Amino acid sequence: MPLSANPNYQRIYQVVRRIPPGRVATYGQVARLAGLPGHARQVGYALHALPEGSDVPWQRVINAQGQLSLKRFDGREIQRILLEDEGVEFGPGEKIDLQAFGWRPID
DNA sequence: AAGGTGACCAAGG
DNA sequence: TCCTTGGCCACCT
Repeated sequence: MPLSANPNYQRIYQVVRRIPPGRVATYGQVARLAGLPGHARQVGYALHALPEGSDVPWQRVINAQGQLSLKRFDGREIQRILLEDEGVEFGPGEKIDLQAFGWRPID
């Protein structure tokens, strides 16, 4: 049984699928919306366990400081390209303005 | 099976 | 603004 089949992970994926293109959400925010408040780290695990080519827009999840949290440099590069292609802009310090690009699930 | 690790976070200095 | 600390807890040795 793949880790990505974990019920909690599935709930997390469902939330991430609702983030529209060109917007981003934080790990903590996704955890809250998935009914797992305070479990931001688990969101990171869930995305890490994602199989290649899934329909989950993992690139739209960033940390609460507005920065990319992937450890590997090449992973961050890929995420940055994907987000820029959607219109998300990076400011000084490789930071995304959450006021401008943060997802507000009021839609 | 006990201890380390990490795609986190909020608060302080 | 940048760095450290403590809390967090599932996952992996």
